[in-house]
Amino acid sequence: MEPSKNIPEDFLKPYNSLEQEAKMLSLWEAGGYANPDVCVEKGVTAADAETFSIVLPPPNVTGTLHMGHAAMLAIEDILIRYHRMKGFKTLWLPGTDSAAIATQSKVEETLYKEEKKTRHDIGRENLLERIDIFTEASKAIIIDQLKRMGSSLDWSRYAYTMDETRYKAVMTAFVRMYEAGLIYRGDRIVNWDPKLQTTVSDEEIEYKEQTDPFYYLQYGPFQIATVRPETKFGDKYVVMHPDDKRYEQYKHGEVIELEWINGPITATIIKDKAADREFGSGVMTITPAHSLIDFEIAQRHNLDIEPVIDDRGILLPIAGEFAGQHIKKARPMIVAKMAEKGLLVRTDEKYVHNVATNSRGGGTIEPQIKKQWWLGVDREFTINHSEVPSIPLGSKTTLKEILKIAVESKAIQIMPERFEKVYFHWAENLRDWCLSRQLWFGHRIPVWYRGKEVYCGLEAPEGEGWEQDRDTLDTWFSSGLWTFSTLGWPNETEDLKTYHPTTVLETGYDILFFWVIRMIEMTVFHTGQVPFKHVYLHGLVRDGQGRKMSKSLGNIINPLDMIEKYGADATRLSLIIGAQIGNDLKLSEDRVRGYKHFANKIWNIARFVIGEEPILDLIPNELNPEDEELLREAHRLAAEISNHIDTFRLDLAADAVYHYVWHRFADEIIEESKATLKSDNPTARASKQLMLHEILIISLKLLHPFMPFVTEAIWQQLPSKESNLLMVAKWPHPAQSALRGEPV
RNA sequence: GCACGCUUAGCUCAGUUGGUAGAGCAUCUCGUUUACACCGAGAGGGUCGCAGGUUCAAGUCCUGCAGCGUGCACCA
Repeated sequence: MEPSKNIPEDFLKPYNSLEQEAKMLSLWEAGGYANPDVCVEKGVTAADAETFSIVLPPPNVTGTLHMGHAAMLAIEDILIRYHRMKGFKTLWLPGTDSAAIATQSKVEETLYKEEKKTRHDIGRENLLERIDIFTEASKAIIIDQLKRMGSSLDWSRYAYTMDETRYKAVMTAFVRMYEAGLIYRGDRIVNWDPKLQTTVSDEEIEYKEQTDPFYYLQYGPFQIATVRPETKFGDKYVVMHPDDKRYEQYKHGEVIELEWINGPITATIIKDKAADREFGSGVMTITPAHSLIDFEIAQRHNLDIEPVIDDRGILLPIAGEFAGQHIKKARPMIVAKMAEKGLLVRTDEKYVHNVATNSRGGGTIEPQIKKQWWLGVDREFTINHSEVPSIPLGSKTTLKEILKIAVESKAIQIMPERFEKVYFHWAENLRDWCLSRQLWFGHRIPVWYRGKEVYCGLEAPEGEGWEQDRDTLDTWFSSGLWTFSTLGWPNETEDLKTYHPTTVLETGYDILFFWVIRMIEMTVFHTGQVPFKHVYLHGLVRDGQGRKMSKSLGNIINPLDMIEKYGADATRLSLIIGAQIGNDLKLSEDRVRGYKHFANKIWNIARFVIGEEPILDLIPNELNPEDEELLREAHRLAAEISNHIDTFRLDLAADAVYHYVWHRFADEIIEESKATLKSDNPTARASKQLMLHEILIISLKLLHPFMPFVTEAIWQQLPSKESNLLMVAKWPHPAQSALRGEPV
């Protein structure tokens, strides 16, 4: 094969992504342009340029990169690179999350496996030390993986949820919300995980279908049903709907005597609308200490609330002869005794119902009454700073109201729009948030006790005998502060003034409730600003058949494998094209392979264009009308791409460049110019050369946000270029090309 | 149960105010010419889930239904 005249030696074929990507990464790192300060310093960005900022949703320190991360990184990096090239002062701030529950249970698991010890055997200090070692080691892995996707993150601003600045932010936030009366301590029913021995927030609960026997029991004159006979010892209230005709003769507050598990008891009739007339006999007994609904009924009627089961699932003395036993073991024995006493009417062996479990790898939730710290979402406070429309400074408001107004007023736009409905529904039904966790790893609650005294502050109070609360904060509390804690809050830093509110929050729709809502309420309270102007919710990455990727199905596609085999550019594109905002994406290896071919195609287009022997002295100032029209077409495409990105339709933008570069530029424009290039008309040849060169430049720029590696690698081969790195070249604009003064 | 989403070529999906159905992959045929076989030229393939309605005109708007998916709520 005859080599083309002008092709640089290392412009090898085919395109070797592995080799080039490593080179480009070090080139970018040396350039330092991911840091907006460097861009301003080196004159790439105007000092007073408009800002564009994104804070990376921090991956779990102990995790490894999965396709969901890869999609997130691709989307955010496209937005970032595009705006940087457009001249915005652009910041993409990286970070990692300590993920308290997940991390602590992982370390505890290892501890038990390797040394047969529990955290109580080694103590708090010791466990935290081990967690530290563990997180430090795995932090490096995840950071390296983030980089390999081509993410142009500003590592000089890296934040970790447990580092000093963030710790201070969390403490300050807690104290301020406590002082405003929003954070309070109270005995309420919580979701208790007996396995991990901690409370769990409502959002972290996952309902799982389970089949259990369903027991119909004779409770005096009534028939009641239950899957959990072991909770029934304390049941001394019998509830029915006030309008239920069948039970008209029973009056609210009436007392009846009946024989129960451990002997005769006195039961009180309660009429409450919570009883469903359609279900079973329409009558139920309640266990207020171990059921949210029962607890609410008890509160409405001011009833006694007696615990039956302890933290570990052991029956309390109220269970009589069964006290001290674990509920699982006691259940069949209790049923047997009831049957013996004639209290068991019948059993439905295969009753399907939903059981609450801790989605963070914990056990089955047992509701318990506990003294915990809470964030009150309906508590009124006076807002001290506000830039949010419809929330005037100094007005009285609540966190719930803030959530509503922030989105209603369009200060925050949620995309896709349909999630706004979900958001409002959720925000309206929000309950107080249980903040305290009985974990050791996390931000410790800044409250100290001495006898009946309670002190909340940043530092331990003066004097002897104070003891700090032993609990830590729910990990989402610190996450809620993320857009501003990462910028240095509570200090009034330059970064905070420049980059907050952030422009876009990009994350999976599955954590809308966990995270997005908390960020909004906490950010408006603390800074008076919304945390972000746009919420971009991406879908789940599924396998080729639309199934969730999971270990048990063995259908996980590992992004790092894809990078090794097909390159990061191909991996990125496969996650963008066809992925409309908010919709799940079906990803197969074939897709990724297809885009690898595209990377190679771009490489070859460049070889062809650059390989042309330039007739330098003959390059005209003006192109042939025909070539000029082709250039104008490219600029129309640039405008179209910009428009798609500005409206967050990255899928359409990517598809449009892909189609143009391959099927218009390569298949038609280049093919049709071959004849002219071979001819001996120097003016026509020069015009073609210039046109091809210009279109190549435009194509590289348009492709760069989507496929940063190949495009940068080609840019490095250009004989002359406007900037050393394509990463900071100017986004196509007609005035900057050979096309001057002509309307596009 | 309530809410939301999806249903368009074999597969994955576009189709922005209604105006003659589109792309990529896959399939088949042909082809080595200034880059690229990780390529090029061409072809076949769709009653746009079903049933109504509005309209001169519906993949697009309205109503109902079905299948699939997701979220929320749940029954003691």
